[in-house]
Amino acid sequence: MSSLDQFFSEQADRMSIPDEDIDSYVSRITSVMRTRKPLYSSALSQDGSDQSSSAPPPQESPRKRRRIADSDCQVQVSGPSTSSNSSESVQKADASAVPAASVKRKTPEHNPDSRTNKRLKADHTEASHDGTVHAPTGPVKDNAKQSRAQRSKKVSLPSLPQTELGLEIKHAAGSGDGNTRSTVRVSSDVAGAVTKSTDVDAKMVLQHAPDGSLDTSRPPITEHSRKGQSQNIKLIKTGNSVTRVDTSNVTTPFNSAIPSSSKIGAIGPVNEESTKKANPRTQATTKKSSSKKKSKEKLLPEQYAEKIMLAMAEKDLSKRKPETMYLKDMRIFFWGGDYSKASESTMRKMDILVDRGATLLPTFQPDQATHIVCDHIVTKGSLLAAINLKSLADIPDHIPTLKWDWIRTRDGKGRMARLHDHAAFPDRIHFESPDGVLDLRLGPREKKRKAFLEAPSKSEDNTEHSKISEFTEDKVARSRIGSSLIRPSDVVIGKPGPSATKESKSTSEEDPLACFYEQARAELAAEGPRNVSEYDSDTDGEGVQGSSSMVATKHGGHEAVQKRKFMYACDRKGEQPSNEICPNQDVIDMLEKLKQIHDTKGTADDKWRVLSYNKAVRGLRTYPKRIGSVKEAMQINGVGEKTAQKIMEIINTGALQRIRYENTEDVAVVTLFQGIYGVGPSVAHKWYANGCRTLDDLKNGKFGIKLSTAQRIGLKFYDDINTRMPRAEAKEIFDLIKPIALEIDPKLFVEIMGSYRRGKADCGDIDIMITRPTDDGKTHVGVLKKLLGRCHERGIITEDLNIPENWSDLENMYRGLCRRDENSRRRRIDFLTVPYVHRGAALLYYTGDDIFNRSMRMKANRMGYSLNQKGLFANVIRNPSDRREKLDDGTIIASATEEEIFKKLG
DNA sequence: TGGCTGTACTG
DNA sequence: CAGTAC
DNA sequence: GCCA
Repeated sequence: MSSLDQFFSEQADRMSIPDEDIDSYVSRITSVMRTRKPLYSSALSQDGSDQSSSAPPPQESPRKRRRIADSDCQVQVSGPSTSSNSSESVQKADASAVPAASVKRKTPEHNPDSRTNKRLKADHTEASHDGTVHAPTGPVKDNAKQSRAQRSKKVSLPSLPQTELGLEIKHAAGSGDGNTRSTVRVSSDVAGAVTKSTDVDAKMVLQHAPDGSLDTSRPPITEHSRKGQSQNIKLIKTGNSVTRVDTSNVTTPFNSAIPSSSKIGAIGPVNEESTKKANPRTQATTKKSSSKKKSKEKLLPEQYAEKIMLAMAEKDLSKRKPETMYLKDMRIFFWGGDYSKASESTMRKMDILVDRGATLLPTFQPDQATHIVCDHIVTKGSLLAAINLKSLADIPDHIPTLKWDWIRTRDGKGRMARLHDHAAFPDRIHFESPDGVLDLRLGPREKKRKAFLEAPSKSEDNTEHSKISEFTEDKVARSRIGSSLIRPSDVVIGKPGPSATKESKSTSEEDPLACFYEQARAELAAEGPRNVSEYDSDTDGEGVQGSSSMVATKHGGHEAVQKRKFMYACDRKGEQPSNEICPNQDVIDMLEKLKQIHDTKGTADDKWRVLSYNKAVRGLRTYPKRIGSVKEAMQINGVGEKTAQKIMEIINTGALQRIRYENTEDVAVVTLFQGIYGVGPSVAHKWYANGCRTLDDLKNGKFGIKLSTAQRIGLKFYDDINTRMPRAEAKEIFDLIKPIALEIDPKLFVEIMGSYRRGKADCGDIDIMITRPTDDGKTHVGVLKKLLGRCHERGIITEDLNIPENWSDLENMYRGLCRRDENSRRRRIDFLTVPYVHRGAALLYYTGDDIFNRSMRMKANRMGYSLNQKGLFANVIRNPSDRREKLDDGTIIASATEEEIFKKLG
């Protein structure tokens, strides 16, 4: 128990932390802890970064003017000719620039092309200071053939990571109904204290072994059914402590492609023995972790929660200022997404909750909890597993599910932000009514479904559309992020007032365009080439609009105005096709997770697997009933034998062994890193192999990590970028920008695309297309640059991620960050300029979604056409040996309007 | 067994 | 050119 | 991993 004592004294220190900014607290602590133990923690919020700069990343020298922001992310869009006024944007040179010695510049002639003048290159630290920086990562990727060949002789896996957990949970097999119960025991004195201090149900008992770890035995693999009602303590996942598992299918871990000498500090699936000697750092790590085995570090999240609640109970709270205890009346279940052991991040966050006076519930108990707070990397499925419920709708209505950042929202007066702005999941959002009572606007699925089916129809097949919309959930969740793992949406549906119940039906009913897309998409998804004559009837409404007649005047021309209004009719109609209704939701969640695991591997093979899983999931979503057999599963479009078997495993056992096995630290960390804009599998793995585990590692340039400019920004605004915005905010920002554009040239054609145009209730980014009729001989050339300059001046656009190659092209592409106002989050924004004649194809393409695009293009191909964002081409001659090589671009047959293209494609 | 959308920017 | 993003 |  001496470790406990130690813990208490440390805890006392923590508790005396002044009521400072929570994130800097987390950041500070984490970075301190970091030196002791290379555990990963989840993202730190952007504002916490600045203090912990023990080793600041290499900074470019101040005299170098950069287009892309320095660490302060203030940007100059300036070109010599325009927007010189934008140079007033502050560009703080970071005084803490790295010692010059460690910075070597790339020789300019290395990149002699025209871009040299425009793009100021980031300095490259060819850092050789510890030799790790540029360690080649080995054959990260083979060509397809080779890897295919390798695939057949499956590389044997590194030995499974032994659980380092000092404790596991003792499961008592439940009765034959499939219920499994687990009990955690604690020595009685502790249990008593816990109960006393936390009101935790006394049924919970933990049993500590003498060294502080817990007595364990393996649970039966059969796993929990989720039916279990909650009188007892919930099951506890034992994470990656895995027993033998069928590994025949397991993809070779990515880092097996990395020379072992560079597997610095790899803790996960790497065989420790083999690397122990390789490198002093590894040795240190190994030693540390083994010496820690005994100490308090290896705790389940809930055990940590208990500990700190215990510690808290012993503290004299009377001297605490009450206003620092602003969570006082809350009984919070916090879920950090870590099953096996509490990560640094989780522990720190739990500390904060307790420190602020919350009662932290070690396990979720519906009758106890007042709030559920999720770390932002948490998926719906993960939370549901943690609280042992089947669906979000099973959570009692009075308990809001919130994102961690809600905790930080206390203002000067101690008021917290509104719950609905920080909902952890888009399908479960609480609004507070004036009397302070929680109001779950997005009610249980039953309600939704009803509203759905009873919705009055505008056209005879409207019901059909509704159904479609319900299923065609935008597949936005970038696969690499793994739909929700890092991307809990922050959604506000509609207006809190009148539209409480109807969000799911609006698009189909009232936005023909969205309807059109849904229909087209669903159809393409379902059948590929098939008679699509409905398109015509459906398109009629706006199909009349021809390119020639569309003369843009000051306000876009008469017809254009009509069309605008027409399309904007979808404004404010929050629409989120609910995918909750699917009877196979649990299967989908699992497959998504598996997909995400493959996505972190980053090999070509896995890339295609990801594609397949996407297709399978899409098929599953539209499948109306619970799947009963492998055969049945295989009927579903996109589901083959392998997936079908997995589906049945999920249905029968509630889990996938594959996931248990592969869900290791590297997956979690790589997933975390891949959430950074500009970081894909390759870079993420490189960093992991170099020893990075947390975002702070990256921020501080540990392990010789260098960030590209875009990555630096992506890291700084990690949370913002990975949070979707309410539809209304997208509109507000667009309404801010459009007038600025028209100010520059009133004849511009400015359109918002992307998920907004598709009628989504929440948007991941804002896509704006700019073009201009050429009938008076002028074009939109130069507009984008001017526009960006003005947006920068007004603080709408705050950072540039990448800028067009050539401002004088008719076709330009810009990516950056913007915000509605000073108090808003950063949002991703894209601008695209296209030749006027291509606007239809461009609109089509950028309105997406990607599934839709793929199908469209595939269809075009089959019909002998070629479709891209410029238009639909006929007579494309392709190289017979390599179909991708076009020998002849063919003739453009459609491009100006979407309808034109649709008609040609049938 | 080969293909799986097609393009642009970064470094 | 590889990697990333859309 | 699925499909033609």
